[in-house]
Amino acid sequence: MRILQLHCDSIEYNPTKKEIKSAEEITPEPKRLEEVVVVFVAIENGDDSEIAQKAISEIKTSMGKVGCKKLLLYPYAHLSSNLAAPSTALSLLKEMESLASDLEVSHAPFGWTKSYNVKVKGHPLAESSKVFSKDVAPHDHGHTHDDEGQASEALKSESKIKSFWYILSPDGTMTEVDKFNFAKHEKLEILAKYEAAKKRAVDEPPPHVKLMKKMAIADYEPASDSGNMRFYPNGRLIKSLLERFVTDQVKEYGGLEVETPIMYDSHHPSMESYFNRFPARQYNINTEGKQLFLRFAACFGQFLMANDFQISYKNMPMKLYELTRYSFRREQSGELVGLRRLRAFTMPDCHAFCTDIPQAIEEFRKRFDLSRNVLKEVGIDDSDYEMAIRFTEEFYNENKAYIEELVRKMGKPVLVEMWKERFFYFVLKWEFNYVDNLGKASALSTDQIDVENGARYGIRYFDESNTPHHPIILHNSPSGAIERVIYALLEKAALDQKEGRKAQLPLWLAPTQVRIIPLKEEFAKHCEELADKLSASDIRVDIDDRNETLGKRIRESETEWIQYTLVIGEKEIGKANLSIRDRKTGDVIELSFDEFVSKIKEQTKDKPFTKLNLSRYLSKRPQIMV
RNA sequence: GCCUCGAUAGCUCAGCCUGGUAGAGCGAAAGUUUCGUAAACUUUAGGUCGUGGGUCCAAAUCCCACUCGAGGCUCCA
Repeated sequence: MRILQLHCDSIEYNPTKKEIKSAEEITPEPKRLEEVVVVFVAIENGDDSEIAQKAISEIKTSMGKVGCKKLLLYPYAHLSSNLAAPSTALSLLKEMESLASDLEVSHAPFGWTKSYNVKVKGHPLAESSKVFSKDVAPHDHGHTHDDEGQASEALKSESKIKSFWYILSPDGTMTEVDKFNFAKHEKLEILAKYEAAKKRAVDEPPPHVKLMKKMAIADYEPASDSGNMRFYPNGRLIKSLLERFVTDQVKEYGGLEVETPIMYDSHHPSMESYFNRFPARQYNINTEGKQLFLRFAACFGQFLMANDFQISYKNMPMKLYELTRYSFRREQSGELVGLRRLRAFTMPDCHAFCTDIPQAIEEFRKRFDLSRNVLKEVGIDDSDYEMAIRFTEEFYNENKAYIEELVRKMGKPVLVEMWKERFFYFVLKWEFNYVDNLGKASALSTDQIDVENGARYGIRYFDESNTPHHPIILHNSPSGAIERVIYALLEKAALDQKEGRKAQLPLWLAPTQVRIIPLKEEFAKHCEELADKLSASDIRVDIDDRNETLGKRIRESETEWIQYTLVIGEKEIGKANLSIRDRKTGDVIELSFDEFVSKIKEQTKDKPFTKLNLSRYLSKRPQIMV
């Protein structure tokens, strides 16, 4: 960081036009300040909070000497030829401004071309220039991000972190990744390469993107920011059923469902300290003098809430749960893909507040089972995902038996990442990674043991002797982002299609479970009565009353993945049994009404239900996607 | 965010290299047809060629910038 500091009688500046796209949103108007120290600042690559602090404290010292209490920070790119990214620069500039809030401080708009007029005082201390840089040279292990310019200490340390990769087998043997025989574990190999070697090679778009459009589930919304999707009626129905299912499961486990705000004050003390721990990749909103950010997880709300609870050791473990619609993360634009990686997503997030590590481990067990069960019931099997487990060396040495127990439960080898020292707030973390047919891995369920945030958020519980302690906090998402679950289901369906099987959603998630086709118009009434009866049993049924040939309507029922199709003609009118075309086999079977209903109920047992989310009559529906 | 590629009717795509009045299939509308388990027939409508600028007598076509998307890199609290 380079600064030029001038003690001035006055300065006038006038923003004329935006210089860069990411310029601050302001109403350009001329400003005049008197008796002020003007600091021209150029923020350079590698600058971070530490440097900002250092700079501002030097500025304050010299301002004390000249007895001036008014400070203007003036972004001035021309001082350096090695500038940081504008986003970094702006956030550091704002950080400096807030660090000087004991003075009368302001900053000239960032990213604007400005004209200015300055009158500098004539005393010896009035002018000075300084350069601030890190004392420590960056590590040279090949992962420094010097060309990016980072906003926080966290990202720097993250790049310094050194990982050791192993494969841990159910029998307890730990093998270095390079030496493991992946012959029977193809997907694990993909995950290991993906994570450890960071190797990927794909040259086609992900198949689920096509399906999400074709099945009228979801689509891009160009009028929003990238990674913010629109969900059509089918997508909303599927998503809402998944949301309800996960929520019901967590409640059964003992989670207390809450709802917390989606935006928070960046200057709240807990947030500030948390921010210093993580790269700034959030959406920011400035409003009426407040700097708000959109939440990127449910942690804040739940921790702030827990902070206000009176908690006894008898109440522990205490589980809070929220399904965030939405969480927001400003992922890099190049990383956004279909429903796999979004900037706005729906995330079940369950925190368990525990007294100590043994209790945390006990709870961790339950949540491991909960997560596996949720995925299984949702339609994602063990064979679809690979487990990764991450821990510090210290935690491993103290809890070896437990870690091996988890792997034994998983029943197949898992990828291990071990750190020499704890950098993140957690000491142990596992996640289930869905590996798609293009060889991309993405995390679904996850759980972590957090030993840091209890203190950060001032959460306390009282033990037997009425002494307060900070709890250990578990962070679990039993399913991962709901959008990502849909992605996984669609990728599975795409794989089925590719390998010649029929693609299908689980029946409880099917937008239409039963389709009725009247052979001629004269059977319309009969069809409607039948549809009424089925709906009364909580079955999503619709009627293809369009003037199309039977063959065509059957075909469309097929392409919409509808499992059961009932054709109603003369034969059916007179007879008690139904003729049911089962898409899985393509055969027509005969069942009584009750038999048919219980056949469906069997498959949708213990799953939530919601009503049809489109008009019952196909002739009344707009065409959303072809 | 960086590099590479792409954007033409509601959808899928041809036309672009080599500049000269915008094409197909599906879908939609109207009519005919009333059908037995994966695509009936006829007719009609439908396009600022992603947006903005440039070159040219003339731009969907060549050039530049931007937006959105895809792949890779980086990243994923």
